[in-house]
Amino acid sequence: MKLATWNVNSLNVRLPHVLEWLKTSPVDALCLQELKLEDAKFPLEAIEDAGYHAVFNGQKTYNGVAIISKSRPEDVAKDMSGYDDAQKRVIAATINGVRVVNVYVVNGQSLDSDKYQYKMAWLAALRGYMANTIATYGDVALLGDYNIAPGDRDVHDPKAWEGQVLVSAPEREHFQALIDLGLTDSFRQFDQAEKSFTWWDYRMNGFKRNLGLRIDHILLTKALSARAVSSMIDVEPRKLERPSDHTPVITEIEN
DNA sequence: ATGGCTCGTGTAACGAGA
Repeated sequence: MKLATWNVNSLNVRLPHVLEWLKTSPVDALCLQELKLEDAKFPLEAIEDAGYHAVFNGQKTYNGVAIISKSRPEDVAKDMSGYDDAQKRVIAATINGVRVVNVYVVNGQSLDSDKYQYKMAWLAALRGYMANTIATYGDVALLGDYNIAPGDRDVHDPKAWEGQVLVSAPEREHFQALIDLGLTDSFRQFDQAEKSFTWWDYRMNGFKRNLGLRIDHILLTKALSARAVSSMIDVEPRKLERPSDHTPVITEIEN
């Protein structure tokens, strides 16, 4: 099965890109982040007309996550149970026997921001939520926009970014804490080109100059990672008119 | 130089993103 994640930065604007991408890159589950629309405005018909199911957890203007899947999603859960959060950043469902967890991790803005404190607390909650999820379901895939570049090779200019939000040591420790639950960064299971990124700033011709970060990830529990056969970043959607600033990541798992 | 684009809101200019 193929699992993918894509921060679309407004599903209103990006719906044509998503539908076109699904045609050329059919996947079993596509996790979307930053829908920026409330559930009543989710384009369910268009996605169903394309032959997919969708479950979603949206809010107006900010955040919002969805799972689009070929087979019917089972046991859908929104938000992290036990963690009170007004922001819609989590949705999970079981698809073909795999527990798919889709997260839009807090950005954090800057290390001296209240939002960074929120990010730290949120990531601590995610660790607990994932520990429970793994204990309950076994085979778990954690996909999403983590807003963390795990290592310096995931940053176009590590010196320029040193200590900044998205790369700071406390954020990387939170990423490692997820790995320590028994998860594997599926992208790094395979040989990859140097300077492989999933996000580029809209400004300063960031994409053309490949001034990017790898902050979107697909983590797999051990048995799933043992079945992974490929993982890749698809930069093509970033070349379109009015692209998202993020681009999809896909991991394939053999049955 | 703390900007640079893009989005939603709402119909000007600002907050947020990363």
